[in-house]
Amino acid sequence: MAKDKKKKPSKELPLGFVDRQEKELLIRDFVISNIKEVMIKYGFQYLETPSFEYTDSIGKFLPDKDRPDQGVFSFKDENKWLSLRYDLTAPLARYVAKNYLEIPKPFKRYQLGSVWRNEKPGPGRFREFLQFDADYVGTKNLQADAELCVLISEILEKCGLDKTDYTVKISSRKFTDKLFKELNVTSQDQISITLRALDKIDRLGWEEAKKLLGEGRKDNSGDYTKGAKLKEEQIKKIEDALKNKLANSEDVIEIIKIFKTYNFENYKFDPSVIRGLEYYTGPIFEVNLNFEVRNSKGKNIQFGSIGGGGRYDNLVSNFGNLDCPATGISIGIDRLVFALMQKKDFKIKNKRPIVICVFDKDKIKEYVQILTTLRASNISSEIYPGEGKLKKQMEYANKIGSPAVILYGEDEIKSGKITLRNLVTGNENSVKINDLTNEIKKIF
RNA sequence: GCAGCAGUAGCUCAGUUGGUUAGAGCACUAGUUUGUGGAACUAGGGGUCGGUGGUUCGAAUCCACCCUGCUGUACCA
Repeated sequence: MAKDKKKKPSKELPLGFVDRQEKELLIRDFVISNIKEVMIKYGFQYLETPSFEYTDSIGKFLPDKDRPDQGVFSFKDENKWLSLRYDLTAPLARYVAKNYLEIPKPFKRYQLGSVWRNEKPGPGRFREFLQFDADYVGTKNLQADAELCVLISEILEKCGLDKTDYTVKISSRKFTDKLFKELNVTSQDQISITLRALDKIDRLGWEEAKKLLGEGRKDNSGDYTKGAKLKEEQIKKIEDALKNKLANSEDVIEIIKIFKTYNFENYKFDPSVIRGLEYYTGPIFEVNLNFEVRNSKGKNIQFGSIGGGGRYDNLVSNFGNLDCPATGISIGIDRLVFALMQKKDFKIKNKRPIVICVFDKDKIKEYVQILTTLRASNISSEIYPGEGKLKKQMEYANKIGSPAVILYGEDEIKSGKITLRNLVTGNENSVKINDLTNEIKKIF
């Protein structure tokens, strides 16, 4: 006897990973089909790169540690470290460097794929998520940057958002570089802390973020964050620069000019847009939603941006002596879907099958005949796949959301007619076999 | 990573001076209805009380550590 109680495997999922159900997947499919349509229209190539890359190829140079988990999932294969990609931009840079001579310049490609981040998940943020990424590689032309913003907004509107629902914010590294020069701030440490603080203005408000420019800030949980320790007058100048909202870096001015030619107006210059510190070199963009998003408990949450990007003129050259400027934008598809599900009441056409009830297993031939007829007319249908009484079959059909059930038992076979029960109204119709598909089409 | 709160059935939760065999609603299964779902009634199944260790005659309840979730915060290519 099995007296030694075996330890059962856990039915829980690893931290930050989720099962996704049909409703979400159908909306995701809808979003993806909109993306593909727009990308084809804008002339981008479709590309796919693998999930794993050599760790150093995607910008992680690992210290000699057993487990390189600085935000990425990694393992050692033979003697080389591999990592799951954490975005689609770094693999693109690797791809371009590898295929530099063959690809057209400029190179426009888009990609859809899962990325993985080994970090703390939050509302609508997981450790595995689907990302969309579009890039222009090999051009300094700022029309590329402008067009990325235009294209992203076309995608969002195709997905059902209004102009008031989202804003594309733009700024530039050049703007902050200039600012630091004026302020005479040269310490890399101070610059980093200041940039991070600016990035937080949206969330914390100016007054709180200001503390991070000075001594530091204690948050609600009691945690203390060290500040940039800037002088009063320096902070004042930053405040003025932010409040003026004057785009005085040439690249942003140029992009805004291009926006006008596209009649694109749903942008906002916002110097508090910072993005990652590592590789952006010029214009940066961020897409923000303007409506409230709730978590599973109905509470409003800080949702943050659903995507962003910018110019990274040095990334490709990391792989060699290639002078290859580039610019790109990404969207977190799952986060967009999470928000969309709350914003719009999607009428998803998930056609559930008509269920043909089984009265008598010996009559399977007749059932398959009906089934074949329905499927030939492209009507989603199935013979009840389980075993059990009619009641159980009805309960099944009800549960899966089937629009109707076909009853074909002894009585029907005798009279040569099929009973069609509409599960929404509860009405039953006796129909001739030849009329069945037409009757069913009326229900859909 | 740091901090606050939480974890009892598939789900939502009740259950304190620590005391027999741990409860409810919904869901599930079977029946009332041998060919009829979404209502009702009856019966039934289902829990290592997040985990491990400790205190105690006795722990869902007290203590320690850990895991997981939520919220904020830090980092985020």
